[in-house]
Amino acid sequence: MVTDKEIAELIFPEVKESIEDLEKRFPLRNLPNGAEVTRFAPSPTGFLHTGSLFTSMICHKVAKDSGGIFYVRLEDTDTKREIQGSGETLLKQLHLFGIDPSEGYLGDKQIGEYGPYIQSERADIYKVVIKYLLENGKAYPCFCSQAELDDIRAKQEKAKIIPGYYGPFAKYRYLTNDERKERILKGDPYVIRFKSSGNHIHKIKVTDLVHGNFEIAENDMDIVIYKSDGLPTYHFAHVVDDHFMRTTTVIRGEEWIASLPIHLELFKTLNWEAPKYAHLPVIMKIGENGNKRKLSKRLDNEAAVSYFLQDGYPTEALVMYLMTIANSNFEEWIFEHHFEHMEEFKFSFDKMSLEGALFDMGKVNFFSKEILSKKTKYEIRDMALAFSKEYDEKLYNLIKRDEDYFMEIMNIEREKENPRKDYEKFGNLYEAISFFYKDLYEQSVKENPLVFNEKFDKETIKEVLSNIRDNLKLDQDEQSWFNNMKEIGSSLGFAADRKAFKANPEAFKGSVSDVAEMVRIALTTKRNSPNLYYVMQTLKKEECDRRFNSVISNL
RNA sequence: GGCCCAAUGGAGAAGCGGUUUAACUCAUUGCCCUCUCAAGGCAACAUUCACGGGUUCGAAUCCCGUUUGGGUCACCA
Repeated sequence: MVTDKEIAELIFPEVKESIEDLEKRFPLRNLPNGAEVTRFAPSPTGFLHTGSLFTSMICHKVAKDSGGIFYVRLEDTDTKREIQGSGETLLKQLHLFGIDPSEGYLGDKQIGEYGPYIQSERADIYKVVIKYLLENGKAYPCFCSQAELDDIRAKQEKAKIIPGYYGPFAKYRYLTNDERKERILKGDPYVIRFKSSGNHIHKIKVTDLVHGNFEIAENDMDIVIYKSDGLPTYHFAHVVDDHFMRTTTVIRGEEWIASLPIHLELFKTLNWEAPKYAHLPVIMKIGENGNKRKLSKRLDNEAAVSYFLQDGYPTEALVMYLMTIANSNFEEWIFEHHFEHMEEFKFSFDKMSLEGALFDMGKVNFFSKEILSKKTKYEIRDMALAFSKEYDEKLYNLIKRDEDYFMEIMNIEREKENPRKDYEKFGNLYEAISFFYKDLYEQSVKENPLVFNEKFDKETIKEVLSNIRDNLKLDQDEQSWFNNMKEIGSSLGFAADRKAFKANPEAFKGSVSDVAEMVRIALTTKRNSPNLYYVMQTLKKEECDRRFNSVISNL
């Protein structure tokens, strides 16, 4: 009679190592008490998802706050869905958001004593553990074909019983070792399944850092742990990797709660202590049918982190927003700290909401404006350059014409108590500031003739603009300059302040606001612009005169 | 459908049996300030915490049921 050991030897003759050897190869980490080892384990199947950024941010934070270790492990066992190069991209994007692992897969290299950190390179490790399970009758080769599987499922669905490969339905679990040997030697394709000893009637108590304690049915599925392509499945790889990489807290999305019993049974069978678990709520969005659904990369721009990068959002803004979802007390904290040093905030799992939040772009915009308004002109220049170099050639060339001039523009009402907050991203900056540039102003006027208030005829506009031009003094302070404009307005029949005009509209042509609007349109082509005084200071007298003249002669 | 999780305004939420006529933030609306806008200031916006029942002198808070929403049931992670 063929023994379990012989089957194990038949399948993995090349495996000589034992679990004890692995335990020695990956010794317990020497870390201070309370230090957490966390990991972010993405699959290289595309660009970074906003939900993944959320998860990795929390993993990073938990490790950092506790003086522990945050590492990245590449879960590339699904070779069909793998996208070449996406692992590197993922790491680059994490870096842009301030998430830098100190260990593991770093994109271009791997660092650390617990590797390899790429699952496809860990085959020898998985095999040792699977061989052990095989030897001890805790796993078996399964020769079930897809057609057989479909058949089992169909029967189960018809009979309205729990679908899956378990108990009496796990037909290949009852094969004798002699039969197994025969089929293996014959070359029949097979996978290796875990032999569950659980029963779903039994409940197990689980503890989750976010959800607290709850009960869940024991696992009784004979899940696949080793695929026919020679790679492990997620469930098995998670247990093996997090054990040997000595992870203390597994932080992952809520969708994993349902498979927790599988993982726990695996840990128990292997006599390993399970890590702590934190299952994070998923970020949602209202779908077309009016119901909540998971943010989808296919349907929602904001699901891909690259969207925020391409649009020129400061990465801090997204991280700050994500922190408000992560911890309900963060918002109050960051207001108290004037939107600065968010890394000093102490994260805690019990301040996390259990329900998936709806992604709120408006709030991202809010944080973005706050953050940008607090930057110095130098920081703004550097950020704008970094963004435009990659995503906005027109803007990049514009800034590069004269960086000092660009900073002067961006510095209008910036470094003061209540700075202007009109920029939320760099993606539309070109449009917003182009009028400051002579040639772009001219081009704009040529393509879109200036639109003045219809209330005033051309002669009035000409009169106002020429008077302003003739009396334009930019060497005086703001108040004097404004008073000067009021006086000119008054002399031409415009009320010096809005109240006087409102009280007696018949007595005036308009108010000083109308005068300012004519000037603003003439100089900036827009109805709205930053403070006119500073705009004129930036443009300089000569250019203002030139624009006034050109507008007057073209009216 | 089974199992698990959840349920406070348009959104994020505080709240942990009685100082709750429900904090705070975003959004929205109005007013003020103002050369426009962005800001800033001041207001308004849940008579009530999905619904029903119970426990209690007292419930958003505890219990039960219902409903609704989400997750999950692969040789994907």
